[in-house]
Amino acid sequence: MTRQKLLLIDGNSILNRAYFALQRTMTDSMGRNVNAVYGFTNILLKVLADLSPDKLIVAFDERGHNFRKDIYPDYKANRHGMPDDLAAQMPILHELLGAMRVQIVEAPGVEADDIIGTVSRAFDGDCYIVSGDRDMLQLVSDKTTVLLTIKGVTEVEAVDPDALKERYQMTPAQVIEFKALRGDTSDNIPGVKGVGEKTALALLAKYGDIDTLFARVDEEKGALHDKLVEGRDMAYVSKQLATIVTNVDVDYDLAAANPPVYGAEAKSVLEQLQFRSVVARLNFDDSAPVSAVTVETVDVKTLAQLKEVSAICQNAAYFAFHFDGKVVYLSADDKVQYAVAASDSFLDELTQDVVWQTLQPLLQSDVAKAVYDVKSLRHLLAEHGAELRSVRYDVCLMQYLVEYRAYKDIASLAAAYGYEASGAAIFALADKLDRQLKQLGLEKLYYEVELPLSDLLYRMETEGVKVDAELLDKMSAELHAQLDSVAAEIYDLAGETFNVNSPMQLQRILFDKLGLPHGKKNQRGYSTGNDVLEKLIDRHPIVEKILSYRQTSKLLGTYLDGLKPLIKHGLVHTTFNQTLTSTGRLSSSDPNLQNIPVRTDVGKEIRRLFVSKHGVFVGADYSQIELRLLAAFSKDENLLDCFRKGEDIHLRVASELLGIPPEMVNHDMRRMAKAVNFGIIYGISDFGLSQNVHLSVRKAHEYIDLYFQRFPTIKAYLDGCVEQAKKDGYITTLTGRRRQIPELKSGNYNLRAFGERAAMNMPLQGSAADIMKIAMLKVDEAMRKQKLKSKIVLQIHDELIVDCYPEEAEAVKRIVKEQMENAVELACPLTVETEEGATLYEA
DNA sequence: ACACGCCGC
DNA sequence: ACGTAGCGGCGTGTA
Repeated sequence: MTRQKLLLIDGNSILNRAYFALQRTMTDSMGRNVNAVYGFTNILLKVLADLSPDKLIVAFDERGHNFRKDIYPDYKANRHGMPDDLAAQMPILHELLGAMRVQIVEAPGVEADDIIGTVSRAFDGDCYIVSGDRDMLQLVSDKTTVLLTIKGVTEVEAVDPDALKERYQMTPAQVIEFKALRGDTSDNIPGVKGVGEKTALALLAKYGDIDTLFARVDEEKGALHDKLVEGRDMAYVSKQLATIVTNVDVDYDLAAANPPVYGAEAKSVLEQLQFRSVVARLNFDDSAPVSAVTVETVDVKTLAQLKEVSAICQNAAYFAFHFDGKVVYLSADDKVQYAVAASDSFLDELTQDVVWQTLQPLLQSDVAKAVYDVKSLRHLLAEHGAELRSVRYDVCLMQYLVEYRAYKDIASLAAAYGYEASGAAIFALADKLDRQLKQLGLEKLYYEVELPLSDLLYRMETEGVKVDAELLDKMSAELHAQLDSVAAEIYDLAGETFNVNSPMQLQRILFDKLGLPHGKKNQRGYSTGNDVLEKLIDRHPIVEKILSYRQTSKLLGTYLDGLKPLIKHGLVHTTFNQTLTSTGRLSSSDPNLQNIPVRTDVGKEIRRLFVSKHGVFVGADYSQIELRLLAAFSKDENLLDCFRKGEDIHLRVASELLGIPPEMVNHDMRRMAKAVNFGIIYGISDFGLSQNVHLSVRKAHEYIDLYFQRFPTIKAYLDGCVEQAKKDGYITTLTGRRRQIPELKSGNYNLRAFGERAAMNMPLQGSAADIMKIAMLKVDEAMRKQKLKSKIVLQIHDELIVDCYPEEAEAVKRIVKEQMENAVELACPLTVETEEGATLYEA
């Protein structure tokens, strides 16, 4: 039988080497620096490929009572500790190794050297030790080779007894003797004062070891003799410090210490770390065990069991709760999940009623709960007459703040962290994500904004918005008739019938059959978009009809017939997605109540469908919030002055750009300035501006140059955003909310340019979203404190809609204005305008 | 599943 | 030289 090969990695040493070797920041999908983990991974893979070991163990130092400190209190006293940036990568490396099922060995107060010494001596076979620490050379033997890292990250030098003799003129035992004499500045091992490398080697060559040396110390003369006599005690202390202990008491399981498993979880973590080259060169086996933690699922079948489980949860610091509509999962640790399947049959002991009645006290208790997507869960529970209180960890919300990555459900999120069982996964994730929130400084945002907001959004969704179904039917009938007649006219003008809704067919009619000049191309031919058609309006009467058809068809399809199936008991209950956008905004769906038409007169009529439940809507919107944030962040005195005086910002910018007094600015000039202002918010480009205001790219470019010339502080601010994002890999908002912008590192010009625009836009759009969220909570709190029965029902990014009892309308207006305007402390004042009316049309 | 077109901020 | 304004949802056609 061939001898087994064991690979031992000095974890701290290699991570440390990797950190200093790769002095560039590498950010993962969460914005964490992972350069050292990357370097470590590369060394590990290289050595694994070279050696194909049968066994693998990674050893780490762990803080705790350390015997070397007892012998010599100054041991390692000169170490400044790891840079924070490196220390933060330690848990990340642990996570990765865990995902690869690599055995990690560590014990309090024990250094990695001693673990490696112990394991290597106990192992019956060939041992390979990877370290950057030359102390390790004392472990070299005919069965143990030390692989020392040299300069690069993936280069190692194999040292066996022959190499040691040849290159260092030492036996393994003499490595310790050498240190006893020479000391080691990095570990603060003193050695003999005044004896350096040369002298130490010469003495060892002559005497072999320090016992012999000191026995015959009188053979040395002069200063060296005195130094040796003087330093004798220190030499023995140093020897003890430098000696790797080969019999420490640590737990390890050689049988389970196998080479990495490249399964789904390893892949997921490597992807999360954005180690693309590593992912590319490994062959992942998706059938490899998915679960890092063996989770036992215990089926709860009797009432007595259910009560027992309930008691366990009741007495836990927190517990995880999950319900998929059929089965309830409870976990009070990450090893066991209890599954309660309520039966529909009254013959069974655990019927729906019994389960929910038994669980209700637990769910409503003060015990902290961990769940996935609390808002959806509460809607689902409401269907079963159950309520949930004291949710502390919503791992869906937490993950949204921590990581720039979307998991569509709990199963994929759990799998990414190595769990198959949802209940136990939620339990474990709560703890992991809580620590990550702390690390990233996002605790306040989670506990004070997002978590309480999820409760408010739940109530808004439940409250719903009333729809005038009768009016809806009437408008639908009218528009259907109108659509039919426009269609008839279009067919007449085209000389044939076709599907006007099909851009492909429309293309054929307009550009082939009627020979109209085509504009820009898209992937399927020539665009038939609004901007193209508008330019053709005078060329053929069909164009106007098509625009009219499109408008009617849109209103009909999306806002009338599309809305109808979503009406329940005269109400529509939108869903606010709190974990979707890259900037921190909410989104609304089923139906989307954040894009009800308002810009055209015809479209605006749709707003008459949405009527107040309680009597009157109060609408409140921030005026120019993003431009005000731009003023506040850039500290541009010109903009700040304008907003402080309550003047028209577009007029001011127009006057400034053109160098004329405000009263000379005409409508077109103001419109131009307004477009430039918007462009600034979006991360301006000359092309974008030119498209928007129908100017040449050259002219647009001139305007942008002029703007930055007149507002140099804004230019400096925007450049600063991009620079920061390039440096850190992410950019933040007022509350510290992060957005990763990996595109900034792309070699592709377009992607990079996109990243730059995103870096400029995020602080403005994202901070506006933050402020609105804070304001919503304050408005809600104030209304509840005053015992008002009016309810916030909609948020449309910079606007709030409250469904009011008429007698409360004035109080509500005061509250929304006050709370929205003072939601945060800012260098620039925020102003809010309010409106009211019985339907969304007026409000 | 994707592209297009279009509604909102 | 390149393709280009930020963030969404939804209906439709097409593959």
